[in-house]
Amino acid sequence: MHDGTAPRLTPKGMATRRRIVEGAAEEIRERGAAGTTLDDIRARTGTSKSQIFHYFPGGKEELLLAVAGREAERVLEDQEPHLGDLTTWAAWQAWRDAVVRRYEQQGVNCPLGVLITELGRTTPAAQALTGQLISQWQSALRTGIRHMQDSGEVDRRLDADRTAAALVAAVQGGVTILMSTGAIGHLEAALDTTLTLLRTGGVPAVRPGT
Amino acid sequence: MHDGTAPRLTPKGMATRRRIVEGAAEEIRERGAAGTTLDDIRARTGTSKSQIFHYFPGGKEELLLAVAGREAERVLEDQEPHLGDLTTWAAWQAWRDAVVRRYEQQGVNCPLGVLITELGRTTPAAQALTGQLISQWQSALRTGIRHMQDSGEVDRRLDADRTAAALVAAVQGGVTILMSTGAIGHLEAALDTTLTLLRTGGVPAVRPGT
DNA sequence: CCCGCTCTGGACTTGCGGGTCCATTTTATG
DNA sequence: CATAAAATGGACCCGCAAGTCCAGAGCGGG
Repeated sequence: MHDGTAPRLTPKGMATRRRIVEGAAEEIRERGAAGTTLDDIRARTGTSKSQIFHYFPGGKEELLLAVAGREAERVLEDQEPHLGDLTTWAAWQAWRDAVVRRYEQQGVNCPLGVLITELGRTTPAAQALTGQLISQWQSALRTGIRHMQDSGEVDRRLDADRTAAALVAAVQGGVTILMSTGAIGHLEAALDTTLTLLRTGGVPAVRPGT
Repeated sequence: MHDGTAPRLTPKGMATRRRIVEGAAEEIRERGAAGTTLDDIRARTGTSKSQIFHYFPGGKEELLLAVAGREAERVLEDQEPHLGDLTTWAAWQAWRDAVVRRYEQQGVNCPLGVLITELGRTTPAAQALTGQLISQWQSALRTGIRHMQDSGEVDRRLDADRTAAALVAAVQGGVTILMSTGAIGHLEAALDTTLTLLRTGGVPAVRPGT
């Protein structure tokens, strides 16, 4: 999918490459993408400039993209115990708690948020990546909602996809606010509010006009 | 609040200062804060380097802060016809439409979003600023909700503040997603979902545990 | 009309950070 | 063990952009 020019890597090479991506990810989580320099990464990972360019010929941009991809995976992985099995209210609650707890812990350091906001707007490749992540996420939630509808726990008239979209946006918004002000309340409020709608099956999540 | 070292400005000086802030704001909306250089601003506003530092001795950071302040005002101003008078469902709908329309128009270029995400995390001053904006915004919405409760249009048991927080987060999340993927659907879904909750008065917007 | 202020222009300095290069060491393979 | 390819170290280059400086223009009040 992404190369052909790449020299094939030895085990050692793969390890180093991994180290670089991981280290870069940590650095970025702390300092932001813009505030992170190749030299910071080099120092943290105990590598040299040439290694970075050896494994990422495209330079910083390519590296950031790799990091973004890794972080996108993590976002879904971290919720995975729950995300794949949203079939009961308890499961939904557990998922909600997991999300809140996770961001509560890491506070300001939202890995994906950083990439999404600082890098996502600029390059089309990164944009595609975030687009895919959001779509996967939304899809998992939608599946969960449909499940609940099938088992009669959620009103059938509810637009599952749209509600899933609202949930994703709620999390994203809550996290953005958390990142910029440190308040976790908005994330909780947004999540709980949307979940409440799910429970009460507030009639139509359907747009009026447009 | 912000100076004392400042030499008092003549009318001409104030005009120039304004020009710089406006120009910088436009530039940042297009290119992002990180991607905007003082020289870009200088060129666009037809000023010279020394002028920028004359009016903003603190350099780029001080200028960005001024821009952020200006944009924060704009955000509220733009919604003001509606935000101050959320006393009927029609008004809420009008507000919702105004928000969606506005971001639909400007697409990727969310002035405040750019500042919030690129600058808000770094400097404490900017963080305070965004915090204040969010709090004002939330407060206006809360007032609106209380109004609706008083007139019996919204369930009294609803936590007005919490729901207002959810609304702010919904907008923020929708806009963030809009900025990083170009999709407006999430903003609409998040807004409509939360507003639907308001209408149906989905019982308790209250946290279960924690 | 003159003194001092603000205002302006733009050349210059400086540091930082991305990217290049090449010499050297290590690893894979026959 | 020989050789090629990959892995590594680190010095170096270069451009960009923030910030400095000073010389001069314009204006305002006494």
